[in-house]
Amino acid sequence: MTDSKKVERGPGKRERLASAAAEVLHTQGVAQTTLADIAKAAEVPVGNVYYYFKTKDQLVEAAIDAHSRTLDGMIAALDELPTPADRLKALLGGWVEQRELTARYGCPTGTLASELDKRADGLDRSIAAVIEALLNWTERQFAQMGRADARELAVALIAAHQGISLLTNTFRDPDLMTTEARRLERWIDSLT
Amino acid sequence: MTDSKKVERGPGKRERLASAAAEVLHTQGVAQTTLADIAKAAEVPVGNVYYYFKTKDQLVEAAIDAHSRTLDGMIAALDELPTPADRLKALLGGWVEQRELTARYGCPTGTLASELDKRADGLDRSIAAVIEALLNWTERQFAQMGRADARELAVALIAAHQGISLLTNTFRDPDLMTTEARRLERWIDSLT
Amino acid sequence: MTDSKKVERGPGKRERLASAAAEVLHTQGVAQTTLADIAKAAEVPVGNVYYYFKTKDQLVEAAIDAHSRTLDGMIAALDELPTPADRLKALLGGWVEQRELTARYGCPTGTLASELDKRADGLDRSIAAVIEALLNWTERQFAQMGRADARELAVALIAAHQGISLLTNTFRDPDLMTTEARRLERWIDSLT
Amino acid sequence: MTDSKKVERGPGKRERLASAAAEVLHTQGVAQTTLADIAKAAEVPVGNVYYYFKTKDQLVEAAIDAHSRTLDGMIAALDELPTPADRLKALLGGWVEQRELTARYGCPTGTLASELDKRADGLDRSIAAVIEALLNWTERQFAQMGRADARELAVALIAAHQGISLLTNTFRDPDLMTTEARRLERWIDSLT
DNA sequence: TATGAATGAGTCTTCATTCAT
DNA sequence: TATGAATGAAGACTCATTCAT
Repeated sequence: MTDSKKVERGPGKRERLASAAAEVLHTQGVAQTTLADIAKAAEVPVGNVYYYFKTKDQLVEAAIDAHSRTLDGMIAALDELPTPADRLKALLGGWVEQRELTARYGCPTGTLASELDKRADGLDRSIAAVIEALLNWTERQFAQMGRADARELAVALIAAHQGISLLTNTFRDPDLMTTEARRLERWIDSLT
Repeated sequence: MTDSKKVERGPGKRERLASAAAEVLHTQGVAQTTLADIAKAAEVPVGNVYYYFKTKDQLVEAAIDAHSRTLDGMIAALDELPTPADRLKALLGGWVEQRELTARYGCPTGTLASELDKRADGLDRSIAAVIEALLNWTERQFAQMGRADARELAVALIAAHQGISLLTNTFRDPDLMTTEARRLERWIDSLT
Repeated sequence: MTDSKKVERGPGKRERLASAAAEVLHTQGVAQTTLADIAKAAEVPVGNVYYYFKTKDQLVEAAIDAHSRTLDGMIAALDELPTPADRLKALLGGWVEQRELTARYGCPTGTLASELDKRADGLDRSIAAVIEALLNWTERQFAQMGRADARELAVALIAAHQGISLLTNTFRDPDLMTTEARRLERWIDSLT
Repeated sequence: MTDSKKVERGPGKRERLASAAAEVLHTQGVAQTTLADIAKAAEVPVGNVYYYFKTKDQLVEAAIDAHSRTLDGMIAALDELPTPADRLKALLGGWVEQRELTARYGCPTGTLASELDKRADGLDRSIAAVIEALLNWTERQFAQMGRADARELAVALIAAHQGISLLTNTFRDPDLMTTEARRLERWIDSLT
């Protein structure tokens, strides 16, 4: 009967580490982030991290998974909306909502992809899978709008987001995101 | 008859280091690249690098400058073309030509921007200036096409490139670049 | 029965490092001493030193503190003596006792002060504080002897020690210390 | 007939290097001074230094010699004075005149001695010889004053100077020098 | 499971000294 | 003699990973 006192443990700790990692990796970048940074953010002693993850890479992997689940949740919410156009526009809305964070740190998905693609470990495939899922969902929306070129449009839309995120971040200017989102909205309307 | 034997030196060496750095930083990423890597690529002993650059950051800066000059040259070539639409399409053509390199390592400008934006040194501002220049040139083309929304279009075009570069790299698929470039070409045509 | 085998650790190690540093810095000088030297003297792997001290300077600071505590102990012992003249003469006695060490390596306090005063870090202020404390104690003794010029006398006495230590060291001649101490003793007697 | 244009050369350069070294070593300390520092101060290209001095140590040795000659000159000037007491007091006067420099950088002789005594090269013997010469001269003055304990007094006086220089430097307080010099003057007067 | 401490390989940087001309 | 450039041997510091308890 005497346990509390400490923060949750067991599997909770594992998840806490993963999401702390996701956040810190986003804000600091993979290369600039040490295990100690993540451990501190998760309020877990450094040595203990290795009980849950055998290597730093495994922790990064878990962070990608955590981020993936976040995206899944977002997509699930979008799926509540009635029409594919609604859903895509709501996606744009989400991007705009995150513009301040993006201006500071870039798109979490994109910056991870960019950094990990330069590394030999399999982590680049993990983040690619996350983007692939998003791409597939987007493609499905365009397909439901009756577009035969759904894949191409999906690629264009996701690319537009990645690109504008990069510029928003580079110039530290959230308005870039807003303007581009508006433009994309008109574009989507024009496709129906 | 006595010309080679030793590699060039003097100011040539400085430039050799800078462009070796530009290339290695592109292919390996800033964080994964050690000074020794660059030195080896330039065939210069590590200690000697410091004769030309006081710190690693200064070398990175020089690499950005070198990359910037490359872009300037490219732009200068484009400026030979008669109409703004020609020039923009030729820009697209350049992107397509580089698709294999992009598929492997991403867009050199974009990956640099992405990595450096997470760092406190002023390097992020240097790469931002490079992108800003490209953006301004693009804006001028759209303006010459009579578009009042030239800036917005320029941002959209450059963003499209950055985004598709990221996807091309993430999925190691050069065709993504080709397809998107074709789409953008049609888009440019539609603006006249 | 199972007490040794491994050297002590935990906080004991931190102190071991600090006093090893104090000793090595005294015998080799700050500039000539590498972290590896100190680590070896303390029987600690180099990398581990950084667990206790973030920089070499912090370790030097700790060494100064350690030395300071040694002096405090010495002063505390002197304070047991009945009269200020006794205490001052006992101080002289201590100097004479250390004459061999001084002939080899100089006065630990003085050589540290001399070396650190040429450096920009705050370390020069730390060692100055140590000397200041000694000066204040000495001044108090002269004051208790009823001297109005106690401060001036204190400065003269401490200066005499520093100066004779330098000569003793320069000429590797411990007798210089003995002779000068005797002279100072007579001088103290003459002040009553 | 076409030579000037450049700063003096030949033996002049050697001396310029030696005295530049003397000054820089005094203000920066031996350990903190690089060959490049000295070369720059002497306005001599680094590579050229090695034409005049085979090693850094030889340059330091030359700096000691230069300093020694400066002291010789000072002593020669003192020798113009009528009585030994005059000469010693003039020596004190010189110390006071230099108090600002001493407060900043310590006594050039003493700081050199202190730093070099920690090194294995023979340089410590060179600086010891310089001090020995000064000691001998001082001893002679006291002898001429009829003191049988001339050597002891000489040691005391030079030690006093070294010690007060250290304190003056440590506390960055030139007044310490002034006060102590006055005290020593009274002391000299009391010896006659 | 938990945790402070330990370890060692790797990286940047400095600098005396040497070399080619 | 003169000089810019070259070289390599340190040295400080970081950090993922491991260990002992």
